[in-house]
Amino acid sequence: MKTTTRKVTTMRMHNPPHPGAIIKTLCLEPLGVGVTQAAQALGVSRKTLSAILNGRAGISPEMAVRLSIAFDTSAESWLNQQTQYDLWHAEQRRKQLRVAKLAG
Amino acid sequence: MKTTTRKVTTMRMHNPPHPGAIIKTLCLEPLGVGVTQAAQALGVSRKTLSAILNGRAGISPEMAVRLSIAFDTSAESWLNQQTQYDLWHAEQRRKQLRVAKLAG
DNA sequence: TCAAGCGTAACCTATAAGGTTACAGATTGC
DNA sequence: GCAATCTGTAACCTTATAGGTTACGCTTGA
Repeated sequence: MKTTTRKVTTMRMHNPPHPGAIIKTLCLEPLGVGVTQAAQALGVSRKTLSAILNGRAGISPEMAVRLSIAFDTSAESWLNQQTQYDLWHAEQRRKQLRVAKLAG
Repeated sequence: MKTTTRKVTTMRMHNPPHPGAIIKTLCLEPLGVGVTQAAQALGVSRKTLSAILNGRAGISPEMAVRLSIAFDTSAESWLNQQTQYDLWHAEQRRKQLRVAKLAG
């Protein structure tokens, strides 16, 4: 079987899950809390939370703070997860960008 | 003289500079590169870069990748700086948010 | 069966990034 | 002095996204 060696340095490798999946499995399910109840606690609409949970919306800075309050977690960690997710998708288009080097 | 003790754990303390200031002082100035030239290299309009440098726009994921190419840096670091900046401002409104605790 | 929970479509607003064009103020070279 | 250049920015456009409300259809449990 043939294998291919690929560059690793600038690659993130594992398509990071959208943060919504983490909210669902690490926050809602362990507490037995549903979408409706969680949305009420967070102070957002059920639609807004549902969109996040299903990867159709990102975690805004304000939402990160809301999550940190409701689940006693770090707002920074939620926002960092979103950043990693966004960055991975942006890196997928790296080769399409026409950018000239100024240093390096 | 009287002093006041304040909570530190969840506080970021030093109003983080917007990433544009860092681009200017750490990338453009050392290279002697102007806004016009840098914008051309990055493949964006002069207006777009000027807005970032002067704190009137944030660094998008795509822009982070552009910066990483032009200045041979890490896209992640640029995006993390933006995240810290955004988070600090979101934290300033933490008390205004009506959120119920679900854990903790 | 019926209520509750969930996903989501349709429609609205507000904000943000990005573009082009154009103008005014500085700087610099001739 | 004068012209060229660089810069900030306003005006105006498009696109995308977060967030809201309302409403619909599906599933599931009492």
